[in-house]
Amino acid sequence: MRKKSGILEVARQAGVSSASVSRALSGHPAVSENMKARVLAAAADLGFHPNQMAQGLRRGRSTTVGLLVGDIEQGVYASLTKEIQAALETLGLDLLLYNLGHSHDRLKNILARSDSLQLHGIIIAASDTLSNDNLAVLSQKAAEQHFPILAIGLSLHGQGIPSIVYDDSEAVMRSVSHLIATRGPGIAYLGRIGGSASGTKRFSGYKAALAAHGIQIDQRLVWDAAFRYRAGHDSVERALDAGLAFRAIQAGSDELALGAMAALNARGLRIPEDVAIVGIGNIESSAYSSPSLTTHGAAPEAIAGLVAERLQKWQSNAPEIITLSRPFIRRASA
Amino acid sequence: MRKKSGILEVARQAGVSSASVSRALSGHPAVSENMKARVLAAAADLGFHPNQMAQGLRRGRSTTVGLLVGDIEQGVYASLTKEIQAALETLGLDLLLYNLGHSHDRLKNILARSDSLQLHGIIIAASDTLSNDNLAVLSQKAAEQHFPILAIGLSLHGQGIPSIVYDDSEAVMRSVSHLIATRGPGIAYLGRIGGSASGTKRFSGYKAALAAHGIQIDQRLVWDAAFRYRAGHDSVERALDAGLAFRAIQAGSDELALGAMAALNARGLRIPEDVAIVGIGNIESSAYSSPSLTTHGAAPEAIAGLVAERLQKWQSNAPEIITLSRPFIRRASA
DNA sequence: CTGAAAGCGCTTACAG
DNA sequence: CTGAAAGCGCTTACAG
Repeated sequence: MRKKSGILEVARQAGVSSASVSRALSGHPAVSENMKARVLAAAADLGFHPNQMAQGLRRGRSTTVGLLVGDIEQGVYASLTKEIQAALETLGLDLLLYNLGHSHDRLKNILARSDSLQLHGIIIAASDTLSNDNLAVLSQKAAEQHFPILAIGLSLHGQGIPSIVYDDSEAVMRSVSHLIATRGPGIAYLGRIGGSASGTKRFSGYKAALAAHGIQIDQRLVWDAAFRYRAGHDSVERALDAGLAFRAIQAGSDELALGAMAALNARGLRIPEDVAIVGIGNIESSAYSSPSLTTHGAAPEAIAGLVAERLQKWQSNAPEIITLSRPFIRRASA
Repeated sequence: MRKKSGILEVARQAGVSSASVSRALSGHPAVSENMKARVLAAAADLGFHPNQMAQGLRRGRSTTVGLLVGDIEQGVYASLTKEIQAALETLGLDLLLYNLGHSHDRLKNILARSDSLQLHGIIIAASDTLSNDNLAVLSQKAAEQHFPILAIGLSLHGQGIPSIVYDDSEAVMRSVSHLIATRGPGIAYLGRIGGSASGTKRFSGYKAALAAHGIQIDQRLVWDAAFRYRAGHDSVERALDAGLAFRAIQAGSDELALGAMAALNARGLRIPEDVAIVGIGNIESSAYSSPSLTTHGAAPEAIAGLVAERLQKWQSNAPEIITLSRPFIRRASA
């Protein structure tokens, strides 16, 4: 039942100086085998864990990485968070989670506090377009090089921040082309367009596919809606109430697609016979809807791996932009 | 373009001592209005934010609260995390997230590190039964009173830890009684039983309902399965393959229920005509399945509020146990 | 009400 | 390879 085993206790027990304890424990090269063994034994014996506040103060850097996610209740962010936490854990880093929830002020506050928290790094995973304010702060922080900043899902390449994004435009272009090929024209787009970085890209894929097939865009079939279930559901109801005809829907997220499916089912429309539907994200439940949802996959584990690498050797981080390809996952809905 | 504005810079700019800056900024009572105004002005001018590492070291306590969740990919944990993060933010606290993922070792490691992190508090939200090892560590830490520990979803009352739980046993008893009343016997139970604190309670509600109606338990209708979609899906497939007859399913989570529904739909069974089904948790998607899922609600926001209160006045925390009642949400599936 | 000074627990030049 | 000493940026008794 020790009380406050600090580095001094370990030093005393091992009969060495606190400097040596520090070096032995932190893997400093110039430490004799004998010294290392004695220190390790003493540390283990006392159940010593270095005080991270003290380490952080001295080193000018904590071991916590701030992860700013757009919306933890969305499946893709939950999966990403899980994988990133696991990856950080293997690096001995802790995850400070902030849910942005589409609030620019929140992001601003967090960025302001990042200095005082002595963050080890910041990962920003969001789909919303950021405000100019925040973009300016981010690019300044990136230039200062105090700690690595990484973007996921949106490109902050213009701010000098390494970014990992999906080929959303190409992915949607592929699936919409598939829909056109199998259903003809009358393909609706459902999803946030303005204000969303990824939304803009996805919608551009839709436009490109229509253009490639010589189809004119019908604005009544473009439903700009937020990312969650209700938005998908309500958009479809509204379209149906308006008497609009459509043979397929490309949704900007699986949640939107699933919400849309609920509305279609409720109106007695058959999927995919009457209306085919494609999502994006491959959230866990998309494989268990009725019918199962055709969608574009994600790669949270791969992203977590890339993040971990860049967190380790960040001094040499080029402001690269890595584009991941989304696998097209064909299931029953389209 | 300041470079390293610390408390000394602020003191210089305000023409006072660093001690006064500290007091003025931390709301110490014995500070003159004049002093406070000058310090605040200087601090704002320099964009000063106190170094949390230094504060933490000096105060012996950080501003980060560790939240240990069972599985962030499950909707109920994602919602809880979101609400708790928001509540902590209003208290000026940050959220350190750890995903337990049903690993006892992980919990053990985190608890071991909690001292070195100088955590402001620990919130453990999980359904798994904890190992004796971990229970012992938890009760020791609770006794030490270095920081508040709170349990959500499982009772650690026996370890002297204030706990917030749902009345799962009563809730399931109510819904299963409803199922028996409307469908007769042949009600299956689907969900983790052994190894899960909440699972055990839920199953006990099932047993109680059957007993109250004089129905003998049919072990073939008790499907012990993990909490996610696949488990629910596969359990139903197995039961159907085995030729088992059942008129309704009480699932231990919405994910299980939704997975089960997928299997029933795939086999052409109608819900609720052939098989009625009830979940637990009221995850967002449960309102958008086809048919929509009857379930038991949760109260993440209320829980976050209770947590925030107890984090603030924890010195007076009695090792209470707060039981929240789950609202029965009737939708189309039962 | 305010300031000088000690100290929280580490790490890291600096000597040796 | 090892140790003595300074110092990271705050807070808090202690005097006044």
